[in-house]
Parts: sequence; C-alpha cells; structure tokens
Amino acid sequence: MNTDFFDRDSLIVARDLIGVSVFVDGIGGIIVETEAYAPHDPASHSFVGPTARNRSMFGPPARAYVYRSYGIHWCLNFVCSHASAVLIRAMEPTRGLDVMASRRGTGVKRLLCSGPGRVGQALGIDLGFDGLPLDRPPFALEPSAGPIPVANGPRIGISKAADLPWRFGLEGSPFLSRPFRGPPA
DNA sequence: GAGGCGATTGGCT
DNA sequence: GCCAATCGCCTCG
Repeated sequence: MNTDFFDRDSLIVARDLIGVSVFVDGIGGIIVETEAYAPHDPASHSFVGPTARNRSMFGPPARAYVYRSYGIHWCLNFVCSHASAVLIRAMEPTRGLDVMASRRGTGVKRLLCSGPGRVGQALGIDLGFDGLPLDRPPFALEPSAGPIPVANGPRIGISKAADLPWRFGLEGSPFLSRPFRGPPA
C-alpha cells in the first residue's frame, strides 16, 4: 500500500480501509471496522495539542499510533493527515489464527479480533509499535480484493462528539464489534 | 503531588 | 444489561 493512502482526511481513509488486510509479522486479517478521529475533533487524543502520549499523531502520516485504553488494552491507530487518525476496531482473522488464539486465550474465531482491545492483543501490539511506519515490517498492508459495501454510524464508547457518524464497517460482517443500526447517517 | 477518568472487555445476573 | 478491573494521562492546586 502506498503511504500517500494515509496522507488524506481520516474520514476518507477510515472508509477506504474497510476490506484492506493488515498483518503484523505475518499475522492478521481483513479490516472490517474503523473509526475516524479528525483534527479539531473533541473526541480525538490530538485535540489537546501535542503531549507525550499523542506525539505520533503529530508526526508524519502512514505510521502507527498506539495507546493504552482503560489501563488494560493496547489500541492500534493509523496516522493520517493533520494529526488525524483511524482506530482499527475489528478485523476478520485470516492468517496466524493459532497464534492469535493463543494470545487471546480463546479459539473462538469471532472473539479474536472483534473490538479494538482484542485487535491489539491478537496482533501482539504494545507501546513498542508506536510510531512505526506502516509500509515495512513488522507491518504489511494489502489492498482489498474488490468493491466493499460500507456501513457507517456513530462512534462507540465516547462521550464527546458522540453524535458524529464516523464509525465505518463492512456491512453485515459477523466480525464487527457491534452491528450497525438503521440507515447510514 | 493528588485525584478523576477513559476511543474496553469479560463475567455475572 | 450491569459492573468491576486497572493504570497512564491530563488537570488542577
């Protein structure tokens, strides 16, 4: 994947990432759910300006931004233009199922990567991946095979700007962290 | 230096 | 559906 793919508005990238495959050391699958965090977006970690935690968001696009969620989980984002980013919320696992099952402590396929914290754990993500470029190992990205039916709706689990329909997903996928409700916003 | 809170998950009712 | 677990970051004093 061309790094220019990420040098765009996070809303566009979030939608275009649905169907793209992501692998970390050869382990991963197809992205089926994302959320966009934009410049001047109150819900974005970059909203408060550069800090020790969010410095990767203010660096060049096409890199990883990793943060700890609720003191427990590691969440993986892709940095886009102007300190925006896309959170990888869910994937359909395709390669390295055995390794992901071992890391997750379950063999149930649907529970391997369906949720941002689960994605991080299944891929073996931690702070050491923060700031790494996405166009070379350990990361590998592959374009989607063909046209994808993309649904969208409000982002999950946030209190600020909770009404914005900036969550995107593969319509009808059983690997979504949660189903999409109603018509697209 | 201290307190509150969160882009979540898993287990129990 | 509700709630605890868990801890780094940010804000305020």
